[in-house]
Amino acid sequence: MFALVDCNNFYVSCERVFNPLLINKPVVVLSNNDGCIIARSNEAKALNIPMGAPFHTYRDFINAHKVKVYSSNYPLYGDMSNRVMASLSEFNPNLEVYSIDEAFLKFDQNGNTNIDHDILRIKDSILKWTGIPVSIGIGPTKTLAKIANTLAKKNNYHGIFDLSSKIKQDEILKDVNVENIWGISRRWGSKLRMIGIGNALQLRDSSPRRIRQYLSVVVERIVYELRGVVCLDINEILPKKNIMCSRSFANTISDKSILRQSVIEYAIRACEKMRNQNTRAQSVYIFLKTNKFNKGRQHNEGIVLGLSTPCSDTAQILRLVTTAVDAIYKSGYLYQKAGIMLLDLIPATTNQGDFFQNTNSSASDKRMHIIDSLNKKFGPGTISNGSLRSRNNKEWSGKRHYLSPRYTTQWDELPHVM
DNA sequence: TCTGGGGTCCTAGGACCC
DNA sequence: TCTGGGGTCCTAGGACCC
Repeated sequence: MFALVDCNNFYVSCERVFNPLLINKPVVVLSNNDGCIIARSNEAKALNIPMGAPFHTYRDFINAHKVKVYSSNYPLYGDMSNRVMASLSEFNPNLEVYSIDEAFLKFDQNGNTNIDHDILRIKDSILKWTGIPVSIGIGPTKTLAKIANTLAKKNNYHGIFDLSSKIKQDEILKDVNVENIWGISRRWGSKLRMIGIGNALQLRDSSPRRIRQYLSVVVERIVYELRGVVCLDINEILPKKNIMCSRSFANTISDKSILRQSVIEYAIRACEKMRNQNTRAQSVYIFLKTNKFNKGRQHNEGIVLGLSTPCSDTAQILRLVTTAVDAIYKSGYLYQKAGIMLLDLIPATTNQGDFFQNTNSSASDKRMHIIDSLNKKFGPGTISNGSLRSRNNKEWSGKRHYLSPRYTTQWDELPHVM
C-alpha cells in the first residue's frame, strides 16, 4: 500500500504556525517578486481566489475582503518541510519526498498490520510535532493514493481517505475527472475526452495498448496504476541532474554590470545547492530575458558553456558567468529576468581527469567545503565571492512587501562570534 | 505599474559504430 | 530491378509535476 501525505495549504499553514491570529482567516501567499497567488487558505479558496492568479488583478478584491497577504518565505517553508519529512521518516523510512509539501510512504503488508491505525497516528503526530496539518490518502498504487488524497481533503473525511478496496475504487473513480488524475493535465485530458474518456473509471477500463498508441506510454502506465498494478514505485532520492537559480527583477535592468551582478548572485546560490548534493557540473546555461508581457522590444537569449572537467568551484563558474553575459547581453533592452542552470551534474566522487592539464580538485574542494561550512554555521553570505558587490543595495532583488520573519532560521540572534 | 521558480520523463530523428 | 542489419548516444522539443 502507498500513502500520500500532503500538507494542507502548506505555505499558509507555515505562516499560521507562527501567527495563530491567521487561523480561520482568509490568507494568501505570493510567488517571488509578489507576482502570483500560489497558496490559499480554505477561506481564501472559498472566496474563489484562483491558484496562480496575478496578484495585481486581485489586489482590490483582496483588500475588500480583508485577505491577509504574505510574500513567499522560502527559508521558513523549507525548514518546516524538513521537519515534516523528518517526522514522517520516523514512522516509515520507506518514503519519497515528492515535493516541498508532499511525501509518499510505502507500507509492506504483512498480515495483520492495520494501516488506518498507523495513518491516524502519523497525522496526529505531525500536527503535534510541527504544527502543520496534513491530509493522507491511501491506495494500492501511487496514482490511487493521489486520488485518495484529494478526497481526504474534503470536509467530511477528516483528512484521511482509504481507497484500497476495489468496491470503493469503482464507486469513487467515476466521479474523478480525467484531468484531475495525477499525470494528466488539460491537454491530454481533452484528447481523452475526444475518444469518450471523461473520468478515471473510464480511463481505468480502457485498453492500455490503445491508450499507448493514442497518447503515450506515460498514460498507459496511468491506466495500469488505476487498476492497482504498480508501475510507479517509491523513487530513492537521487541527486538532481540540473540545478537552476533564476529570478525576476523588481524593476527592469538594462545595465550590463548590474545584470552580471544578479547572475553572479544566482550562480553562487546554484553552486551551493550543487555542492550540497555532492555533485559537479559539466556545463552551464546562462540566460537573460526581457518582459514577455510588455509590448516593447524583446530579447531572450541564453548560452551553454562547457567545462573542460566537471566542476563544483564557485570561482570557476563565476568566470563563465562573465563570459556568458558578455556574449549574450545587448544594450538597449529592458531585461526583466536572468538566471543560471548548472547542467549534466555528476557525482563529485567520479573524478574525470583532463588529459591536457593537472586537474587535482582537492584544494578547491577544501576551500569550498570551508566556505560552505562557515555559511551554514554563521548564516548565508558570511563568506562570499569578491565579484559579488553591493550586497545591501541590490537593484535586482524582487519585491517582497509582505514578508514574515524567518522564524526558524534567523541568524541575527546568534551568540557573538569571531 | 504589477504576471514565479523550480524540476522530470519520453520520443523522434540524426549521427555515429561494426 | 537490385542497394544489410544490427546497435548506441545525443539533442531538441513536448509533455507533465509541484
